[in-house]
Amino acid sequence: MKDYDSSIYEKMSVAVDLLVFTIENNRLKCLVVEREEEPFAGMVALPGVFVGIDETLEEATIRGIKEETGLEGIYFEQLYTFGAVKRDPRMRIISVSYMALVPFEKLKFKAGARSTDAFLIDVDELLAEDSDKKGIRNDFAFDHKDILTYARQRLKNKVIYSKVAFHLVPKEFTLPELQKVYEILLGRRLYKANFRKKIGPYIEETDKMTSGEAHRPSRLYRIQD
Amino acid sequence: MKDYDSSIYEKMSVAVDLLVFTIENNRLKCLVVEREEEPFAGMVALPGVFVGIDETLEEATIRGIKEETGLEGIYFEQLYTFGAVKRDPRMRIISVSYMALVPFEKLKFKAGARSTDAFLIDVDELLAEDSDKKGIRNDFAFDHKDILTYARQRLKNKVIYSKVAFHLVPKEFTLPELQKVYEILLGRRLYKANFRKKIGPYIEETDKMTSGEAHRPSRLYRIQD
DNA sequence: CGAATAGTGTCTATAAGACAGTATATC
DNA sequence: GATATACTGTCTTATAGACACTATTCG
Repeated sequence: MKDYDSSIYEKMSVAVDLLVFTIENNRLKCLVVEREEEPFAGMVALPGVFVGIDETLEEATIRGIKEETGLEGIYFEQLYTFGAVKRDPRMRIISVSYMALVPFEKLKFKAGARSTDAFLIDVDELLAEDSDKKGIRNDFAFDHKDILTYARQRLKNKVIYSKVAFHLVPKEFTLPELQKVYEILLGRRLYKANFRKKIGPYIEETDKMTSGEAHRPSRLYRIQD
Repeated sequence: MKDYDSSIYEKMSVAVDLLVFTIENNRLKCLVVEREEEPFAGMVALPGVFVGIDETLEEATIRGIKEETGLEGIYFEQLYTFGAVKRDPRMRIISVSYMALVPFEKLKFKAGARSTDAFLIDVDELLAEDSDKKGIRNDFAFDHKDILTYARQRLKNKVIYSKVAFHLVPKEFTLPELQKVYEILLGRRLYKANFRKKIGPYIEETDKMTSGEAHRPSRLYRIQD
């Protein structure tokens, strides 16, 4: 029991693993690193940090995001906690995963601001059934492919009933742009008239318009409140 | 970084805290214990176990449910991981919460099968704004009231789009009985005609009927597959 | 038969889905 | 004017909500 004989229970390391998602080039991308050390040297892994003894899970997440992207104040939420005994062959590590969403403009701006060689992978390409055969890089360290699969599903579910998609778009955005994000996360096309009806109550229009392209300009909107 | 200097990060205890829900007397109840030791001696707490170094989170959960209720094989799912630094004043403990659902008939049957003095509290009564003033027992140890609040909300959300409610009724159940569970979890009345339309595809009828009550008997159903 | 709850038919309101048309920029 | 994309109106279909009616047991 928790109260009486905690002494017989060995303590363990707790880490936060990060899934930093963005949309680049009309594709859902996730930030990963190539491992330099064993185990799984040379393989792809999610960035992660150990949780300090005087640090909350959220503080560790913020620190990890800062280290990895140079960014502060971006949206994140806890995903799931993975606790398989041998998920790290060296020692017992409990991994609390956090998913962060950032518009590509922000991420791009900070590229190179940090030391490690993080890069973006195409999530749906990689999770496709036949990604191995197509030569897509698919060599994940630890259980990180499972974590990515879980996160991808969560994103697909949440986009319908929440406003997560707004975190993948700049503060001011056009509706075709936002619709594209919804379509990418859902994996299917939407009708623009219906999309606008649905999204209408959550946005407010600005007086700005896009320009310079060889077609009708698009109005910029921002999130309501 | 996770890979290079893990040695500077102190390890910590990881516990699983359990929310065993059931419906008794047309009320949502949660299994709790009265703490015998400091800190928070005499206060109400969720049952919990430490996670062993060679034990997964799910194994610890199964063990905890067994210890606390005598039951095996009941439904549970991971809820959320709480990691505030001072949530336990003695030492750093990361708490992974799991929610279990069990029909009251099963729980009742095993009552007394275990050593501790666990009991059921009325969740909605306790979480009501004015529960203090009404003399409802409201003295939770640690952050366990937050965990309960979180679980209650999750249950309310999930009942709409999932089949969690089925885990709170026996294998064979009447539709009025199932509807009552939905109403309790949602906190509002439903129209029976509409409820039956919605639930219809997920159930199959048996040839059994209830009997002995001074009104029309009700057909027993079971979950499809 | 009265009381009590089980179960069904159907109308209405709202939201989702589909499609066709009009609008406005560049070249 | 040709092209390309932005934006709107409206019809259709599905689902949710509301209500009224019928059915069956016990005492």
